[in-house]
Amino acid sequence: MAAVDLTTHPGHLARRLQQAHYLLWTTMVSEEITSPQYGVLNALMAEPGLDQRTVGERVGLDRSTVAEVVSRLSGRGLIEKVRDAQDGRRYLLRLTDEGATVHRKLTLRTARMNHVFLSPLSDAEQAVFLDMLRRVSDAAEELRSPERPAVRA
Amino acid sequence: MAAVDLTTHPGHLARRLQQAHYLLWTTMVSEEITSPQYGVLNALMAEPGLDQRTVGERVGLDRSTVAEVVSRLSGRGLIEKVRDAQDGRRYLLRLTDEGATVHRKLTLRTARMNHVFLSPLSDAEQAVFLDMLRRVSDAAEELRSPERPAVRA
DNA sequence: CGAAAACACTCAGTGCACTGACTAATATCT
DNA sequence: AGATATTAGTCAGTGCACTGAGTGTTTTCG
Repeated sequence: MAAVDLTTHPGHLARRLQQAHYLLWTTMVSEEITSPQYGVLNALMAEPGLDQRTVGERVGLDRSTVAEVVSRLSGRGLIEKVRDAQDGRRYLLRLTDEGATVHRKLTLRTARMNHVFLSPLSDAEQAVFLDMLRRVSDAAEELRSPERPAVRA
Repeated sequence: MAAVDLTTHPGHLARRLQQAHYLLWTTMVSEEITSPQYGVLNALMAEPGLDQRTVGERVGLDRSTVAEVVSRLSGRGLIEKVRDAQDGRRYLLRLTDEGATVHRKLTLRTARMNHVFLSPLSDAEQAVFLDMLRRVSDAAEELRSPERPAVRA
């Protein structure tokens, strides 16, 4: 049995793509705030007062990872975390003023970074690329949670 | 400043793609051997006797990560690690018989998994998708190591 | 109402990934 | 040869990501 060419393996390429993105993020966006952390800030900018579970749903992080990311962000004073008076299981999260400021600044830099990241592709290709990324990820995700028959078609 | 739609951000999609792949890998390929570990086994199947640095180059892992992955694989008896007599800085790595057996078994399962993973795309789209993944990753990688002028064209 | 189920979150354990500092060995350059 | 560079690998520290077990709260149901 011979060895295989990893560059034909989507999983290997997915990992490399993420590493490539990490590299660009740390050089062009921020060394302190990571991309998942920005995702959480962004989710709370869109919908203040979300609980951790829902933030995870929005950003694509599992419960444990959300907890870690949230703890770092609240440790830096970028978000605040209060028990829900209505439902004592939940913590409600929202941005602090500083968190909102950081989000605004990073949003600009992120846009520039995305531009560079995708620059090897033409505009038409970029649209196709993002669409394919979504389709493949969504399909695999549905294997986990067999969502209602996915009537969407 | 409003919030942004993360599904238009390649970095966010890259992370989701990798998570999707991880999910499929653990369910369809192996729970013990991870995808990066398989990458190392595969590199050593192709080129027995590589040192850690070169393995990292082939698989896309930095020196520290290679060290960890190698230590797990040799702990499981799948690879062996000997000091290079010619160059005392290097460790030379090669598969054990069991390592070769595991590689063979996982190669079959990985092929099936890749098929499922890419199934949301048509055959033509799959080729385009892999090509785009390579182009974007390669371009970002070159920002790190400004390789000789990249004469390849 | 009270037991059982569901839910939100935490915690411990494993693994990948990067950086920066360090050790040891080889190569290079007077 | 001897000082200096470079190189291979290690180690400590940080952060994402998943699982499985455990705690406490709310909901559901008999």
